[in-house]
Amino acid sequence: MGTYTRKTPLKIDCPMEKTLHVISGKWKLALLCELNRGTCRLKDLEKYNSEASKRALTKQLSELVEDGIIQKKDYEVYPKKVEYSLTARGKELITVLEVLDEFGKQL
Amino acid sequence: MGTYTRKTPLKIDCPMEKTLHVISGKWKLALLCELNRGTCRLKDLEKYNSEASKRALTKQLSELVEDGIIQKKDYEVYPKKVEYSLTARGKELITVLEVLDEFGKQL
DNA sequence: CAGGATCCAGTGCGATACTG
DNA sequence: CAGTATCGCACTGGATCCTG
Repeated sequence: MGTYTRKTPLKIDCPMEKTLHVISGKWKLALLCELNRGTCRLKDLEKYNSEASKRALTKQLSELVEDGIIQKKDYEVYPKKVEYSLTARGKELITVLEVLDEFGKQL
Repeated sequence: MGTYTRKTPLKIDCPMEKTLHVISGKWKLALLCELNRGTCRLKDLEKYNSEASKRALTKQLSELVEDGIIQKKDYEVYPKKVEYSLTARGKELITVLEVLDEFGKQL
């Protein structure tokens, strides 16, 4: 982790390792929490995470898209307008994050 | 990241980020699963994770100890004998990992 | 046997500049 | 405005050696 991916995978392809991989990334939790409040454009996410580089945000957003956690809606206009939002699977992931949150409170 | 720690922390000190940090590390999930089956000595954990370096294992074990997830029992004999086992908090963490595991199955 | 010290490689991310 | 390319650093973990 960074998160983080095991180079030599476990013998049993491990589901919890997959989940961990999906949410590992410096800004992913923050991005997911913000998208859980509602659809966002990149510039909004940049504003909320003013310390993050654009490079990191776009990279992590594209990973989340690949993993089916969030989706893009490209309006194909100029200047560009693209909106990000949680998928159904992404909303399920939020409930998982709430479990992490509960546990984290006692740490 | 790898897991992994955010250098510039979130404004709100985020519990789920803490939990994620505690379980982020190349061998931590595997270690926790093995310790969940029962008390282990370092040499056993090395055997189960034959591809892991001793350095990585001891470092991650010590982090888990620091975070109150596992505990050491040092028999203070020679040659050394030290046993690792889950704490009460560690056992609670296992239930969290089961949630990650469930979610991971649909990925 | 437990585990620390040193050196090295891979990589995630920040800063910045650029394009359509 | 969204997204990419380049450069450079810092951090994690691997390999190896050494100690009590």
